[in-house]
Amino acid sequence: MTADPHPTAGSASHHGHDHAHCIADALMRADALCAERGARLTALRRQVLELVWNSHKPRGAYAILEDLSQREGKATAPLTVYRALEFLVEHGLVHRIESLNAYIGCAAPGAVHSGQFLVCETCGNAVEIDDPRIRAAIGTIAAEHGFQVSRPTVEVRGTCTDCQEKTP
Amino acid sequence: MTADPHPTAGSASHHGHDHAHCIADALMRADALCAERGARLTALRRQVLELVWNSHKPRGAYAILEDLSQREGKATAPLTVYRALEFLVEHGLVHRIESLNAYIGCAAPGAVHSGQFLVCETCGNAVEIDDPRIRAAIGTIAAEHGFQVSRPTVEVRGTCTDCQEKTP
DNA sequence: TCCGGCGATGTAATAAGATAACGCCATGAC
DNA sequence: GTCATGGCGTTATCTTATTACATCGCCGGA
Ligand SMILES: [Zn+2]
Ligand SMILES: [Zn+2]
Ligand SMILES: [Zn+2]
Ligand SMILES: [Zn+2]
Repeated sequence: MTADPHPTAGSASHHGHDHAHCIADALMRADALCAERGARLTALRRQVLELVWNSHKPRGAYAILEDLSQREGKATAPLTVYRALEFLVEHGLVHRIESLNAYIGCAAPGAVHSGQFLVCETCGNAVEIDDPRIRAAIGTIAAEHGFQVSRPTVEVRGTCTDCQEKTP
Repeated sequence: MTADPHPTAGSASHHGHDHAHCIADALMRADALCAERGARLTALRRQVLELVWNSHKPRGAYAILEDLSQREGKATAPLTVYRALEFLVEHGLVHRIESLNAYIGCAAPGAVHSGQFLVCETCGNAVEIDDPRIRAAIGTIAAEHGFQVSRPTVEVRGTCTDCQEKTP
């Protein structure tokens, strides 16, 4: 299961896909998931999730904060956003990209996966993948070291197809 | 080549290995490497490298800064440390652990490798590995996506052998 | 030798990211 | 109604990282 919902690998909004659909879909899945788990996807958290999904690029907490403040028409405190993000990450609706200090919507919430990303250094898009080979390799080597894995992080920086074509 | 120089996997200073040797060795290799490349391993940079190697735990830039200030007997600016770290990272003498905002000495400088780590959430030790299967898996999936890799990041959080034994 | 260039370092200020401490209020169980 | 819980607001503070500008020292060319 490669979790990329976009047929054109590495693509994003500039490819003119129906991103409104991406957002609506993400929100719907979140509603369903939280209902199923008895988790409270409050208005605020839902709002933050929607803002995270504003693009397929990882977004910083303070960028989200700005959006939120603007949308609410009043200044919001950083903590508000961080708390919402914490909830969303805990429930697997959002991933944190460690190497960017940024957050991105999960492409396959609910499914068991470990969060692996191809992050383009040029356009900023990040594609979530979930390659069983990588997972397996990490599991194997961890076992060899007697290491008990709790959270694997794979973030591959580089250049996506589109950006390679633009700068050959 | 699993780059762990310590026979007891995941070990560190508390195992009583000769850490002075680790440091001396790291500095020697750094000298050699920089000489070979015509890079200037200045006194300051060498000092910072030594401080990074103070343990096998990743260390924050400001922790290193404190050590440096103390050793120099005068306050040092953050930028001083960040510049030195930038140099060391560029030359592969030090790795940055993204998920910790911290820095750790490279176990195999000079050799081509991608920096993969097993990071214990309990004791803070980080063991550098360089598993060809992980590298290969990342290479394969990147190719499948037409993605050109520049810097793969693999940071596996979890619990090391020692810490598992202590808390069964 | 003197000069100009360049890379390394010093200094100060500030940006960006994240958390701590405290309290109020809505919800729901009893 | 009462109480406990969890979510949210407010304020202050902390950690991490960078920007802007000045200075120093080394080295090659005039
Ligand atoms: Zn989309
Ligand atoms: Zn995901
Ligand atoms: Zn290394
Ligand atoms: Zn440990």
